[in-house]
Amino acid sequence: MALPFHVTSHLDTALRRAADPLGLVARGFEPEVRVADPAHGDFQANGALAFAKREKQNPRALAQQIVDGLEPSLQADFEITLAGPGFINFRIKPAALFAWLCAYDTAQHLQTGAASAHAGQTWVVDYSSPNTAKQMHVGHLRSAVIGEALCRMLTFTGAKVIRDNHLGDWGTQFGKLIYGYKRWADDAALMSEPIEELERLYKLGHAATPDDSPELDEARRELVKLQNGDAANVALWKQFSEASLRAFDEIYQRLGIRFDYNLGESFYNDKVDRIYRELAETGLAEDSAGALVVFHDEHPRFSRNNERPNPFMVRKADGASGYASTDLATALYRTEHFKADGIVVVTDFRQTDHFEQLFLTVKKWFAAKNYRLPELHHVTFGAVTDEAGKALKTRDGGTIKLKALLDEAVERAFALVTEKNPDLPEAERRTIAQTVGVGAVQYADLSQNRSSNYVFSWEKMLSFEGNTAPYLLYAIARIHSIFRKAGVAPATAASEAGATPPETPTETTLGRKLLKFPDAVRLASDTLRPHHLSLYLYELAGDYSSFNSADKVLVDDPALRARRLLLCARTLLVLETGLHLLGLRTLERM
RNA sequence: GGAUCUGUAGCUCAAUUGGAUAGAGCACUUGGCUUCGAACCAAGGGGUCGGGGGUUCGAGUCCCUCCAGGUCCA
Repeated sequence: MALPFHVTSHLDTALRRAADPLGLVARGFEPEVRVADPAHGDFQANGALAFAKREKQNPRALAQQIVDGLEPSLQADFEITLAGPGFINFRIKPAALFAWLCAYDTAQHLQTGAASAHAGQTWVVDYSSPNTAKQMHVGHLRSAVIGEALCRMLTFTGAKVIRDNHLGDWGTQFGKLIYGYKRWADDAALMSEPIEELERLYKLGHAATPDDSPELDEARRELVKLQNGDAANVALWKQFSEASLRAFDEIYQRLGIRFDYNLGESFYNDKVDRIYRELAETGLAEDSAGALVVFHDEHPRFSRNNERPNPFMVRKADGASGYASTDLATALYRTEHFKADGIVVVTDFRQTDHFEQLFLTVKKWFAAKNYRLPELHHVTFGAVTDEAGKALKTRDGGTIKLKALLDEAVERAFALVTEKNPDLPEAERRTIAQTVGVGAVQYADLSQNRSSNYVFSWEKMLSFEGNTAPYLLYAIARIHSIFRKAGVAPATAASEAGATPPETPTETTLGRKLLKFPDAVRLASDTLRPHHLSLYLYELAGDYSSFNSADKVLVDDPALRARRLLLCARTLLVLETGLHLLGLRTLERM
């Protein structure tokens, strides 16, 4: 009988059961089971230390008492030892590890094991969200890549995920754009390179409408016409949005992203009146010099008593709606229409204050109206800067376009695959280059803690050595190569007759690493930080590479061969599943 | 000015959220392909975790205070 998929949960339950008769659970004992340094064991429980400290007991003696109360079956599966001031270490025994490796043998079984975390829940993930009529640049990469990884991890852990691209498709910039369009539009360019042309027209429109000029008044009139539903301007605006979406989709396809909805700011344009009404009616919002604002007095930063008040501005004094009102309407729509249990918004850290105020307001408003409140998460990430810590610019002053970055990555990958494997047909080398190049760019983002600022360098984004996508893809390609040579499909190695528990040091290290996949997924999805999964996969690929060098798989001894093929099959399964969770594609040959 | 985030090896980053001897990659030095793919593996040097103080069995992580930088709000 194999251990459960989540071994840490299993140990947690067992430790609680042992601690309960001692009266510890009633007094707040938490086992605190974690993945351990392999030198100490596979898992460790630290809970006795914190508890003994609170209760002024001897931690080591307490840990011993708990261990004495553990069920005998646990002793059969693990070597259990005490260490230091009261750590309880668990080292899995070979037979138990083998049974676990045999049991979780397909992507479906892995997902079933992982799906308890968000089972039955609906999550709306708001990510990418570029402004229409502008090209995406490298700054837009993080939201798209991190958001997609989160979507896949949430799906894997049981949630129904709704991908919503909250486009910046409404605002004052359209006045200047229409102004420029009506004077200088180049229809041919609009057909062939629509976003580049729209950017050109916006720049011309902006330059031609300086402050306090009659030209600016004209641009404002264009905006008002659009907002009032003028047929010609609305048609133009639609044309701009559709052209933008088509261009975005090219990028999204390369990144493996497909949105379920593109509900941009314009979609909520007619939904803000209800927000004004309900916030006023519940007494949350108040009039302040003609504007409608919400204070949060319990937070010094957002209190009316702040020296410089910083209220949540729901409606400006001139009557215009801003991000606050559309974002409130968005939260309501996602709750009512999508029945969201969780909402995740992925943006850079500069919007922290805005979302803190937004969520505070939503919580009070929903409570007052008795609306069900979903979990609200603002997933932030650091800025993309150059080596000097400044916002990223290329030499000519423009930002690096996302399209150009991906093209460059693919080009370099093509050169490399051509150098390494000149005999592969060109078409296949092109396909490989797409996967390797784009994967390297995605992985460069996903392998780093999203909170840190992102120092952009071509060298780093396009590095193919070390903790990079190509390293992981290479491990996968080598495993596929072994199965090709063995003449069996990886899936059939699941039931490879005659396989036995891992024996050599490299086999054992690899097998024990595989056991921690559930913890890596859980940690990454609980914290909404994909880099925890990236790091795990990198370490797993490293353990595989060591095993691959030390232990030959295709040997004559059938038992040895079966044992190692089983490890290859499981490593392949976890690496492919894990990389797909991060949003990367994988290869059988590279 | 207020708020907020960041500071770890020469460089780029980790550290399971208070746990055991702070780990990787790049770069550098050395060794390994007649053996399943060397885009690899094995080994080595490199650290006052920005400075100082505090909390405790235990601090890169928490609290205070300086220093440097990013960002937001006027």
